[in-house]
Amino acid sequence: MTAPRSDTKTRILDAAEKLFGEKGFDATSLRDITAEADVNLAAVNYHFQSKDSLIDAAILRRAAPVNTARMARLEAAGPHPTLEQIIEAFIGPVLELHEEAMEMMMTRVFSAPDVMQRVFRDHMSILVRRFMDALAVVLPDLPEAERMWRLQFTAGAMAHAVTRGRILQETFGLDVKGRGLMIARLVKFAAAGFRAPEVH
Amino acid sequence: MTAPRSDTKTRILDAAEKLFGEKGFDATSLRDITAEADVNLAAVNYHFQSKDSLIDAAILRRAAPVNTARMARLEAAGPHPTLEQIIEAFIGPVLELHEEAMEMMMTRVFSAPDVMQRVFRDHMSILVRRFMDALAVVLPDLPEAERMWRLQFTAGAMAHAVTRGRILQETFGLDVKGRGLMIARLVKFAAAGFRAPEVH
DNA sequence: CCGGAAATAGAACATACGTATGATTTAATC
DNA sequence: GATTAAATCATACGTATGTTCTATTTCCGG
Repeated sequence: MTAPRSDTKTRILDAAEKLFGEKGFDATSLRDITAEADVNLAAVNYHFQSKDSLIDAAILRRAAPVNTARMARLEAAGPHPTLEQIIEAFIGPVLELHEEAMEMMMTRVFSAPDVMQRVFRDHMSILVRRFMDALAVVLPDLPEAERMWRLQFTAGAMAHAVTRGRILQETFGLDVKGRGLMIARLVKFAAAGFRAPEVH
Repeated sequence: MTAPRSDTKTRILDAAEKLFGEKGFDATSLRDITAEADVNLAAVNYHFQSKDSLIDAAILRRAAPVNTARMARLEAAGPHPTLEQIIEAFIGPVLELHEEAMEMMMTRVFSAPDVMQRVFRDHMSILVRRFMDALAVVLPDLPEAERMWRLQFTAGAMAHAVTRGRILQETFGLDVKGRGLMIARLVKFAAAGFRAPEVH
């Protein structure tokens, strides 16, 4: 039943996640991964069927927990969350949990249109709907279209900070390590954007 | 054999742009490009030095006009542009020029970290500095770090709307065709975000 | 019309990759 | 302790890639 040295699978996933985050998917070879994990090359095709399946497995391991954490944080804010609390619940878990893993996952999803559409349909759609409802309570006068666009603007700003954080730091000297401060800045920025008068 | 063509360089660029947008940089081989362009394989390494240089050239051909248009629009706003005018100059040309080509090119650039780093270092740095200076005039009390973050948030929201517009439309029913309205919405959202009190 | 430079052609090279194979070792069950 | 299936290992295969090399062809000023 129990496999001998069954942590091989986990070690491969950990190494893959690390290297995918550092170098990207195409630039990371299975030999890089097996060397990092101190595991035989064939182990990847044994435990996972192919490199693509390994990538999907690496994504899947981090995808669900983050979205459940966003939901949970929104619930934890009580029955009448403020605009700032809603935004923080939306972006906080993404920026806090597994920085490198999140970066690689989002980059991968965003660069594969078909995968992204499936992820949006299966996981993001209900999440967005839940947050849209919460926003409607605190912003009753904002039309739905405007509300959706501003939520997407917020998501875009967040994704930019996450997936391009390293380059922003190197190019513009931004401090991406102070995660809490970055979240506070994004929350403040987005909250002001949400409260702007609607466009006619 | 075949008649000589002086437009070989342009044909390679056209084919490269098409295939890069469809399949990505890594997944597009030089043989794919030369087949699409109906050109000899060695022509790529003759006219361009390497595949990386070809990628840079393909990007530069589209990026440069857009960036000059952004600069020009900022200048056209006069010596004392408003915050809204600055933001509009920053995002307008990106959303207006070459919609399909821009969408695919930005998507690929953003999903290829090494390529993106080159682009940022070579072309975005001065643009950002110029807009940062303009922003400093209309927002004299905003610390530089905060100003830079908010500019990046704006860039992220814009990139999200451009590169994921199709999926946002299909998933959430957003109207991405009304380009002018979208720009107006983003300008209003970002302007309010810029004017938010600073984070302590 | 000619001669040298620029451009194109075909072919080969070296290499890195994902995957498959067959032998060997490990760990649990009897 | 033998059996057995899962897991690990070393190795090789086939392929695709970017690049380079050396002819050959085209272009254009004289």
